[in-house]
Amino acid sequence: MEMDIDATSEVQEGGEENKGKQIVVVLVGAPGSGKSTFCENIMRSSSRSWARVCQDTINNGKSGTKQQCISSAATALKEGKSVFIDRCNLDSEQRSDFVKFGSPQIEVHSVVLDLPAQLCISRSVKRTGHEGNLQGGKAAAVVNRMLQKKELPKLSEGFSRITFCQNESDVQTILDTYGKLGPSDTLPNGCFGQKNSDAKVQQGIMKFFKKLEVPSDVASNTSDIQSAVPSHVIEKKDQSVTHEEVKVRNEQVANVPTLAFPSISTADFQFNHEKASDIIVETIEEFMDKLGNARLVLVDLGHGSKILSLVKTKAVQRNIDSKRFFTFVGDITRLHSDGGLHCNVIANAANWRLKPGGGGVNAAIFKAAGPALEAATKERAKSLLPGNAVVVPLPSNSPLYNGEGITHVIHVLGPNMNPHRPNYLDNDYTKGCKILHDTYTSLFEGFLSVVQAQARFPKRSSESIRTEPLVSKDKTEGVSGSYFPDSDGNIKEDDHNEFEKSKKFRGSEGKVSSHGNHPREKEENRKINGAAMNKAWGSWAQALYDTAMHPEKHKDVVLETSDDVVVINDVYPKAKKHLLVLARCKGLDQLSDVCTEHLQLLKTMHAVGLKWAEKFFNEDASLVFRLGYHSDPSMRQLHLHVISQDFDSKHLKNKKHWNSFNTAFFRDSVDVIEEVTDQGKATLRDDDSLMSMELRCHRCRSAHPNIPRLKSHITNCRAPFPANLQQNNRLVAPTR
DNA sequence: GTTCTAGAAC
DNA sequence: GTTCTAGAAC
Repeated sequence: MEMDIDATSEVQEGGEENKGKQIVVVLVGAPGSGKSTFCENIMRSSSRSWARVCQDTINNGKSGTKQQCISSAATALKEGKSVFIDRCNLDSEQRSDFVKFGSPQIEVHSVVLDLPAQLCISRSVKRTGHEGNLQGGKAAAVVNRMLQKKELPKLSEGFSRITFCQNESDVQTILDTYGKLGPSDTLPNGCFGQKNSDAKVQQGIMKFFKKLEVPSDVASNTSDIQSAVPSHVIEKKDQSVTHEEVKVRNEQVANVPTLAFPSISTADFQFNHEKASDIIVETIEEFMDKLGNARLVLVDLGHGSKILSLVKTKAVQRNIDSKRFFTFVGDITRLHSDGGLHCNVIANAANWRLKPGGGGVNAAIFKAAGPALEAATKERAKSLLPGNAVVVPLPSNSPLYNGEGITHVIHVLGPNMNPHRPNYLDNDYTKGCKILHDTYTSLFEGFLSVVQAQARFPKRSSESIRTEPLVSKDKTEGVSGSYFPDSDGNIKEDDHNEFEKSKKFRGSEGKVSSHGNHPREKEENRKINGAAMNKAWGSWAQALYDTAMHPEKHKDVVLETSDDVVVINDVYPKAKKHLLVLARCKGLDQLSDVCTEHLQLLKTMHAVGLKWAEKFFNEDASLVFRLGYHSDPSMRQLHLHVISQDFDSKHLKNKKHWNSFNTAFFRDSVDVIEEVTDQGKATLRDDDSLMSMELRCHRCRSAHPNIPRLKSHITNCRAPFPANLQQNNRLVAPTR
C-alpha cells in the first residue's frame, strides 16, 4: 500500500464487488474544521472501500502538492475505491481538478465543514502533533487568511451532491449518511444542509473579524487580528486629511495615479457599516503591495460620515501607509476643482443596468460626466452583477475628463441589503461580505490595470499604432511622463510603448551592439543596402518549409493541400485546437518578408483558417479562435496560427509559449492584412521584453506568478475577452 | 521549435 | 525538500 493513501481494506480486484458508483468526496474546510477526523470516522465503520488522500501527509508523512493528491486519487480510483480529498479546497479553483474525476462511473461530492472560525482556530492552536504542522500562534492567522478567501462550492462547479455542515450535529448526521453507504448504495443528488443566514453562520467569518478570544501569544505576533490591537491605539492618530495637506501633497504627486472611490453598498444598499469598514480596510491591505506609488482614496460627502471614521480608525490600527491610502471629505465629481485632490480614476457605485439615475453617487457621476459616459459605458457592458467592476475609459469630450482630469470611471456593483432594491440578500452577511470583498477586489484590480497600462504608455496620444516606434526621441521622457493620457485603451499601444521603454533601458546598458537580438538591429540587419537579409535558420527550423514544399511526404500530418497553402495540425499544439496554415511560396520565410504582392495569399490563408475554425465549431461550440502570425517565428516558412483560446495543452510549458500568443508579438491576421494593404508591410513586435512579460490571463488580464498557476487560473476564468480582442473580428467565435 | 538540466525560488 | 525557470544543445 502507498504511504500516502490510508485504505480501509485491502485492494479489491476490479469493480466486480462494486456494482455501485465510486464516489470522490471533496472536503471543504479550514484547518481545524475536522476534515481528517471526518474521513477517519467513516473509514473505520464503512463497508465501502475508501481511500483518504491527505495533502498534509501525502509526501511520506509530510505535506505535499496538489498534483500528488491528484495522482494518488487517480490511483485509488483505478483500484475501485472511493476517495476522500482531505485538503482545504476553499475555492473553486482548488476544487476544479478533483471535480474532473467525475464520470458515468464516478460521482463527485463535496462535504463542507463550515464550522465557526473560532472553533477551527482553537482546535488548530491546541493541536500539537498535527500532521499538517499548523500549530500554535500562527494557526489563528492562517485560518483567518484562509477563511477570507473561502468560496462555498456550488453544483455548477460539477458536483453531483453538496452537503453543508455548520455545527457538530450537522457533522454527525453526515457522518452517519456516508458511514452507512455500502459498496453499491448511492446518495441523492443536490445541495443539502445550506442554511440561510442566521447567527450561527455569521459566527463563522464575521464574528471572527470583529471579536475573537485569542491566546495572548497569538495576539503578540498576529498583526492582522484586530482585537489584538489594544484599544488605546485606536485613538492614537487621526488619518483624516485636511484640504491644505492635500494641496501640498498634490503638488508633489500630481502625476501619481489615484483612485477615488465611494463606500460601496453602505448608503442605499444598507450594508452594515461596521462590516463594510472591515472589508474595505482588509481589501486595501491586500492590495498595498501591488500598488506601487499609486493611491487609493475613500471619499464621502459629509463631514460626519460614519463609514469614513470607521475606516480611518481601522486603517490606523493596521498600520496602512497613509500616503497611499487615506480618506477624504468631498464631492467625488469635483475632487480636483473643489478639493484640490488630483484623481485620474474614480469608482462609481453603479446600478445593475449601468444606467444614470437613482440617487447618490451614481446619479452625480453620470450627471457630471455627461452623455459621453453613458455611451462609453454601453460599449463596454450592458449590465453588471454584484461583486463585479467594469472599467470605462472616459471620452475626452466629457466634462469630468476636461475639468477634473479623470481618465477612467470604474463602475462597481456591491451587495444589496435593501429589500426594495434588486438582488436583495435578505440579511445574508456571509454572502454579502464575500460579495463586498469581491467588489473592492474587482475595483482595485481594474484600477491597477489602468495604472499598468498608463505606466507602459505614459504619453498616450491619438497617433496611429503604425507610426515607427523604433527610435526614442528623448531619454528624459517616457517612463516618468504623465499618468493622465487620453482615454483610448488600446492595448497594442501599450505594447508599442513597452517596446520603446525596453529599448531605452538596454541603450543605457551600453551593450546594444554586442549581439544581434536587439529589435532595431534585427530590423536593420534585414535591410542592409535595402535588400532583405536572410535569417539563419537552424536545422530544426526547416520542418514547415519541407512540409509546405512537399506535402505529399507528410501525409500523416497534412489536413489540406491547395496550390497556395498546406494546412497541418501543429505537432506541439498549445491549445485544444491549433492548426498551421502554411504558405506555399518559396522565399517567404516569415512575416517580415511579406509585402503587397502577398496580399492575396494572406487573404487566402485567412479564409482557409476561418474555414477550419468554423469546422471545429460544429464539434465544440464553446471554442473561440484567434488567427495570427508570430512577429519573429522560430520555424521557417510563413505560417498562420489558428489557435483556440482555451490554451488547454500539456505542450504549453513556458513563458515564451504563453507570451507568443498573448502579447503584441502575436499579429492578428486581420491586422496584418490591413497593414499590408495600407502600408505594404506588416507591423512587427519582436522585442525580447515581450517574451519576458509577466504572465497575464488573456481574458481577465490578472497576473500570475508562474506557468502552472496561470494554467490553473485559465481553466476556470470565464471573464469576457478584453475589448481590443473583441474588435475588428480578432476573435472568431461561432455565429449564434 | 523541444529536451535536458542546473540552480534559483519558494 | 520540491517546483519552476531559463539557457544550451539539437
